[in-house]
Amino acid sequence: MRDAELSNALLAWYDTHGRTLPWRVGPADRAAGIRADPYRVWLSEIMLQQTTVAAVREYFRLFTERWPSVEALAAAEDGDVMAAWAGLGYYARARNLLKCARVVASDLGGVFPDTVDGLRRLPGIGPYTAGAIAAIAFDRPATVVDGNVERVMARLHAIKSPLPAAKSELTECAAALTPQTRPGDHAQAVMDLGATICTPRRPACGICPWRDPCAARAAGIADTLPRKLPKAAKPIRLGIAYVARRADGAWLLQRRPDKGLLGGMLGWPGSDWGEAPTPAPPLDAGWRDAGAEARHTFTHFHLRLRVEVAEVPADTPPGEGMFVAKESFRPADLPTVMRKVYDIASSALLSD
DNA sequence: AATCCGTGGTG
DNA sequence: TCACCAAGGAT
Repeated sequence: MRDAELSNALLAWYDTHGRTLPWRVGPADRAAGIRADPYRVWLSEIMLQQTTVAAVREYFRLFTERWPSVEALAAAEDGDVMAAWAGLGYYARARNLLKCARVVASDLGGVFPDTVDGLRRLPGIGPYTAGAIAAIAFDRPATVVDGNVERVMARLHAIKSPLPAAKSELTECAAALTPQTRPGDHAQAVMDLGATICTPRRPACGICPWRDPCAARAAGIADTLPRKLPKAAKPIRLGIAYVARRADGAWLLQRRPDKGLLGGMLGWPGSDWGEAPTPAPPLDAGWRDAGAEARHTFTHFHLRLRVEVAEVPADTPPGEGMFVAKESFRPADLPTVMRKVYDIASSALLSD
């Protein structure tokens, strides 16, 4: 089957079976020539980096409700955006989201670039996201390669060499398939195929629009592709978190530095995280063990945090941190590991 | 080029 | 319980 036929078959499938998503334009509007809002496409694509649709849905709804335009987002307070992003992970995305919004609002008149090269220059926008926005929002014939596309291409052509080395070959396959007509729908169609039919485990080959031309299906190896190099084992790191509650109910928190793990997010003061962490209480107090440890797994290590708690007088100075008033403190504003620490600490403090 | 950076679901 | 995985980018 020629590339053009493959693309046509996929588009026909997409017109019937493509997913309805909050940041997408539906088939009826699409037929009427209505295009997606570049701001919403950009926002969704940033949120979807290494993140599932299910996890993104509610965040996308909250963000677009609170900040309906790139100008509104650009005018937001850093802390508000970081708090709104809390729980979604990869917090550099949120920092770059704000940077990008401010560049677009201030330097580009609130208008997103409509080319891959223009988009690629913006913070937080790499090869995938630039192609996705160019294709989806502006119908540019960009080649879009994400994890779904890699998997679909590896199976369609039965490419057995493992990722990440196979990336360039998979990109060439995807480029050859990209049509000049409806490239935005094509890009979304390949990703939908990967998300709903050509899934990592137990692909539904029987109902796939590409079941006949698929080389991996013919060879009976679809569910073994793409091959990937084994990943390094995750080491275990230890640490201590300190949760101080002032007599008036305020909590002692710190803003983490912009660089590195959980950069820019709120967190509890604590020790370093390693094999033998050095205790580092943020202030003198009657610290006591909360009786449970917070366990959390990051991308490249497991963490076990011992939790220590203290009740401190109303006139306690905040030291390196800041006391956040009871009324303005929301556990949901914290990254997940810090929220786990809060859950343990609060039950220990309240059970006295 | 290899490493760093989150999280929640899944089998 | 645990390894693997999901719409990557920055350095």
